[in-house]
Amino acid sequence: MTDTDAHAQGRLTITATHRELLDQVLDKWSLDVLNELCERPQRFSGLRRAIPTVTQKSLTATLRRLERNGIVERVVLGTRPVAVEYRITPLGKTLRPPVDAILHWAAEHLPSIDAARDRYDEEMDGAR
Amino acid sequence: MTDTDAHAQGRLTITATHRELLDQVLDKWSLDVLNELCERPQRFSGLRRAIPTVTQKSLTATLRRLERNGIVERVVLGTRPVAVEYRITPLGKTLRPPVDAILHWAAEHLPSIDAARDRYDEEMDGAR
DNA sequence: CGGAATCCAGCAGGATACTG
DNA sequence: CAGTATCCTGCTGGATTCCG
Repeated sequence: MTDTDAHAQGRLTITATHRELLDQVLDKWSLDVLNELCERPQRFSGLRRAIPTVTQKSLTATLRRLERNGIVERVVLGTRPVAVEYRITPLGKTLRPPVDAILHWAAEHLPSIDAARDRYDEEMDGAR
Repeated sequence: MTDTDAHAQGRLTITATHRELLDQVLDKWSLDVLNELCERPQRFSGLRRAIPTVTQKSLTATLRRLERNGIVERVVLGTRPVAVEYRITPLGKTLRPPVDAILHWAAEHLPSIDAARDRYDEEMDGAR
């Protein structure tokens, strides 16, 4: 049972490993960080400014996770006034097309989904 | 071709609405449910059997969420021995290609990521 | 500047029991 | 069969404080 067999059947296999990976890469702040670093390397404080709603703790955790997975790279630039730069890695860049596809889907179908939500909420409202 | 094609592609904007939507659609169990229902319509108990690790509560919540977003459809078949069937909607089907892209990415780059993790963990171990 | 450490509230999600 | 209703707990993630 190879991966290609699964594809030939039209069947996706979602292992625990897959899910764990996606959880790490697609979590709340990873997309924003990825988004920023794809544009240009940035420092910690720069990322905080670019993503104002993230806390320092969450940003740190996100960067560590992405670094551990080889998605971003941490580069220490100076030692006196400590400067650290974060960069996207080649592996990180490969993540862009699929993520773009998802974001594009979200943007494209948002109206339909909003409509579906309104329908659903109204139904439930009338039923109660 | 060029290394600055990211700039040429323009900027992704990730709004809170986008994130909320992705959280609802890409959460822990949604992918598995979507996966099952893309193959064939199924009943509640069938889904539980197909996804053994999901609890009844989480499965219910997942189905409700997907139903509210117009991704799946809930069809009551009988009333005596109550039978309910869940089906993927046309809107739900549009979700497949981007999700496939992500899963494909995960499968393809899992080795590189595992290697990156090993490297990272070993570095941190040595630093201690 | 670039974090680490701590405390704490909220809630997602599991286990269990009951129902139409 | 297809859920609802509670109870309970671990983990996430915010706020705050401190450090090289």
